[in-house]
Amino acid sequence: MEATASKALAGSPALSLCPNSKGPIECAQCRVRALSLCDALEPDELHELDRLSQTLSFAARQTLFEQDQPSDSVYNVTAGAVRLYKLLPDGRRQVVGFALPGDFLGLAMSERNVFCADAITPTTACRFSREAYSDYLDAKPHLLRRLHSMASHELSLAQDQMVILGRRTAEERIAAFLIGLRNRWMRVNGNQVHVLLPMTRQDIGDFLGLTVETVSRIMTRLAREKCIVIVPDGVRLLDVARLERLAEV
Amino acid sequence: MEATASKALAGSPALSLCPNSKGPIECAQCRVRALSLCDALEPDELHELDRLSQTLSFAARQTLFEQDQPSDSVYNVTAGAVRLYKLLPDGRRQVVGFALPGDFLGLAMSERNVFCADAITPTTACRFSREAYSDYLDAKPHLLRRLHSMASHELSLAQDQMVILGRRTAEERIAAFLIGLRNRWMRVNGNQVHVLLPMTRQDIGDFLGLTVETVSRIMTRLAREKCIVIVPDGVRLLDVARLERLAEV
DNA sequence: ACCTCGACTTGACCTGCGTCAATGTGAATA
DNA sequence: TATTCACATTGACGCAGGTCAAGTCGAGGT
Repeated sequence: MEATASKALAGSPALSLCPNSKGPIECAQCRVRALSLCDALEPDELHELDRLSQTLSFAARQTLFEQDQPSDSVYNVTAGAVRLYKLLPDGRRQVVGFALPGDFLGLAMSERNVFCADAITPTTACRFSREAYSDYLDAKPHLLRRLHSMASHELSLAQDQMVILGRRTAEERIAAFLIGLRNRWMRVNGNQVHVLLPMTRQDIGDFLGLTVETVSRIMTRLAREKCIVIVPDGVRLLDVARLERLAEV
Repeated sequence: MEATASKALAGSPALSLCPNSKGPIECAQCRVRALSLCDALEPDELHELDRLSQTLSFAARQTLFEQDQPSDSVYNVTAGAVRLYKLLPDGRRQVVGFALPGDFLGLAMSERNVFCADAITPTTACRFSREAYSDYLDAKPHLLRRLHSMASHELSLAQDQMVILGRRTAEERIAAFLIGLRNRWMRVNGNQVHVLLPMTRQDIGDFLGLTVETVSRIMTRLAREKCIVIVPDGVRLLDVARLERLAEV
């Protein structure tokens, strides 16, 4: 992992503000981060946490961390997209999630990473040393509470994914994926029918327990049926209602 | 939910001791509970937590709680077995886990239950009101930390299950299930090749994303190949090495 | 302009597991 | 002892989605 590292400077704090922000919680990314952890913090606490962090840049396909390696950091993704996956000895891969701007990595606080993480597109992230972060948490019980509620939410999402993988058809999986991704981008960019897909079809397949070919076929079919339009960097949703019916809990 | 309820009495504390125990942490169940939460507690804290709890008994197939209902309790299973599952509108079911003696339910601390829970065999559990439990946690940051680490562990297990559901064959799923269950019973009863299966084949199928028929066929085949022996209440493992190879991470 | 390479699509074929249906089995009840 | 009912097993058959193979397309690189 050879990412560009730069200590965050006062005036461009890693958590409270983003580099192109004109004030507190102004840009889309910060709005998301505010949703996840920062709204549990006072301004001076943000400043303090900030001093623990450094901003890193990763090129596409560059590794943030690998499975089973000792885990010494916590990351907050601020731009780009990251895929999180587990590998079987024979090469089969299961993507367990995608991290988008605002998402945290390493919430588990376990000794070793339980999955690999690498950048899909050029990505920037704030890194905190686990030790400093952990010490800081010890002093702030309300943060720990927030952290726990975030982990619980992740657990709930993982269980939803178990339903998708165990009990849904290929078409339902794709629909659920598109709707879920739309909802996540909405928190970043507001309501929109234009869903960006930074990940490859292979990534989507490995997330949904399908092959590339099946993902491609189903998406082509949905497009043929005027349900979506496939565009270079993603998908435009035409018939959201139909997709939601397919993805129905 | 009409379970037999009885306020826990001093002398038969819900968490630190089990009814048939002759001293602290003596019986198997307590050993497990000690592993999960209680080892983070001082004796007087245990006693205090105890006053917040009541012991409940559930008959087989009785409901502990239902999906989407407001969640007002936390449970600690002390005997029996509980299945946790989500339902799709059309009746398809995904079992997201089984709770055995020592396991906690409701760690998520979310407003509403995200899955259903009902007893497979006659079950006893300690119930804590969420409010009292939550207040108690506020006063004990180290407990919150423990809780968070338990939730993280659950998340990790859920991700392992995602790999099983997304990328493994029926035979590998069954092998992983049997090995996983053996490891859990080992923490209760010590090393053993006799794996109890309190749940039905249907439950196993709904957990592994398979049909009853497939579960039955694969288990019959494993038995024919001298890998396991099917006994009335479970399975005896003959060729653990082979199962572990099949279940390999 | 040409080449390369990785991502994507599409078609033909195959198979693991689901579906449907029949039967066995043991525990509970009368 | 007979009856029932939930659970389990087994066989025959079909299909959703996997596998294999052959393109197409576009972004870099030279």
